[in-house]
Amino acid sequence: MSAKTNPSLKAANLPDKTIERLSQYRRNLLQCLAKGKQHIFSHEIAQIHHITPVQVRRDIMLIGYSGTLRKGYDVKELIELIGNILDTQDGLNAAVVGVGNLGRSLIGYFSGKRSKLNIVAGFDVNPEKVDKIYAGVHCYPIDQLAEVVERERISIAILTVPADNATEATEKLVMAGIKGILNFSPKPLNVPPHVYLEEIDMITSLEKVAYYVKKQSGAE
Amino acid sequence: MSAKTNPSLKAANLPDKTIERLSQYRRNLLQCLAKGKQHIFSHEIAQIHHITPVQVRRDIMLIGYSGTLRKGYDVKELIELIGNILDTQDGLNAAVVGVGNLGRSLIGYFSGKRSKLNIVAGFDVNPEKVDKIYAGVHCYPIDQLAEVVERERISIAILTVPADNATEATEKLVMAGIKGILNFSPKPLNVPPHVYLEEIDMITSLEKVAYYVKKQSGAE
DNA sequence: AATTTATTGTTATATGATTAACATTGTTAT
DNA sequence: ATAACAATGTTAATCATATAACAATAAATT
Ligand SMILES: NC(=O)c1ccc[n+]([C@@H]2O[C@H](COP(=O)([O-])OP(=O)(O)OC[C@H]3O[C@@H](n4cnc5c(N)ncnc54)[C@H](O)[C@@H]3O)[C@@H](O)[C@H]2O)c1
Ligand SMILES: NC(=O)c1ccc[n+]([C@@H]2O[C@H](COP(=O)([O-])OP(=O)(O)OC[C@H]3O[C@@H](n4cnc5c(N)ncnc54)[C@H](O)[C@@H]3O)[C@@H](O)[C@H]2O)c1
Repeated sequence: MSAKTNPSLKAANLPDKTIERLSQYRRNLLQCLAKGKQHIFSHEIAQIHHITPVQVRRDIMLIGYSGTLRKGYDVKELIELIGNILDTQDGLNAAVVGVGNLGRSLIGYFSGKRSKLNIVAGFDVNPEKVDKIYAGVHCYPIDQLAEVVERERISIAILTVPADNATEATEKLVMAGIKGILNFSPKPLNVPPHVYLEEIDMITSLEKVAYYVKKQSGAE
Repeated sequence: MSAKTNPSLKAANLPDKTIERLSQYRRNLLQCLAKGKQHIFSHEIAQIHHITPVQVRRDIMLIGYSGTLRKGYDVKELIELIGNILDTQDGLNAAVVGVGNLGRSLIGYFSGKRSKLNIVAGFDVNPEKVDKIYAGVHCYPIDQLAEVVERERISIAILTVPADNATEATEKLVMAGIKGILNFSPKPLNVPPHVYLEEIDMITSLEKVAYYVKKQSGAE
């Protein structure tokens, strides 16, 4: 067994932040590869992401990969190994729940772009949206959630319903067997431990910017 | 000087995570108030956000507020105090840079909804978008950035241009005197230390969900 | 009045993440 | 050959955050 490509035991429990960075490294490594760059140093990766080279080497160490001294890391191999960690063999299917302004924007952005993560359905309560196609994605009535989730093997929900409907929608998602939720609504959600929940809270992010702007301007 | 409402020295350096939670507490406290609830216990706040009561009390301690024993915190006072920390007296103005699908969605969502944080302009390079109004917000040509930023006292930019244009757009924003950037593009940006940068990386968030779903399903 | 209880406020500890220090080792230069 | 160098890989220290422990106390109960 080659030490070079064996995440095995260690990779079993990677730090959360390392996972985030791996996703980001990969995006930029793909660009490097497209430009014909075959090897890359830790300090180059670090520069792209505005972090320290040590951080990069540590992350790479944790996934059980080794670079070559004086030559750096093999871009292609590294991309592949990150893929082994982040992706499943056959890819996962996702659905957008709440095909409103944000939901449609997300469908347009993600649909058909990635081989290992595909948006295969939308769901909405609004009859005007139901059974229409958005960027190639069929919008189903929410009543058919369980049925379509099973048929289309959907494991991830992107939740973009109004805050007031988020709790109710989440319950349905859990019941339907969804395994992970990316929540865009500004409502704290409660899910059982076997469902992974990730939140994107744009309001808080914006208020945070405002706070630091205020702070920096030394005011009040 | 009342100890009850004096963040003074301590509040000068609140932990980043506390800032995030304060923003979230406030949102839900406002709802409580709307429902007529005048006092609230730390464990109630905790329950809403799925965190521990200790965490809540610690955050509240850090901002220099005190509750009443056996009665909890005064909802209105707490909201006000959080406002003192997060908001500026006169509010801050923001602009959406890149009035595409996501940018328009954000304009529609935020514009006119908040008194202390207002989207007052959009900017784009596309002549078809320039000088149109989106949800009451005027879209200016990007060439007028510096001028409009000064005139409208814009200190925050919400960056929603394509990844390939993000670096260039950021330089313009910094030049124009923007103080904080909320970046939605999946491109690592470089800003001088006096500009605060907050990133929302939806791709990474989604890949993270996929990773944990994969992990939980015990696969591969 | 004394005791119990429910709650806050604070200090101390543990956990997690980053950064620093340093040990290792091919490669290049002398 | 030997020394210097430029990189990686790992262990140790620091820093940030969350949790646990507990001290304080007003209110309720006896
Ligand atoms: N639009 C933004 O840019 C933005 C920014 C920050 C946060 N958000 C949050 O994202 C969410 C969506 O925002 P939006 O602007 O797209 O709202 P929207 O009103 O445009 O869309 C919401 C959609 O959800 C559907 N819906 C309602 N209840 C449902 C249910 N139970 N099941 C399925 N579908 C249901 C509605 O019919 C509608 O199509 C909200 O929670 C909002 O707070 C949006
Ligand atoms: N749409 C989504 O849901 C989504 C999801 C994840 C990430 N993102 C990111 O958000 C950004 C915007 O996505 P989108 O789908 O809205 O793209 P879009 O193409 O719909 O909009 C981009 C807008 O930016 C304008 N633009 C280009 N260069 C500019 C410049 N230099 N200055 C000002 N304006 C400029 C374009 O004219 C266009 O109107 C992208 O970086 C994308 O990667 C979007």
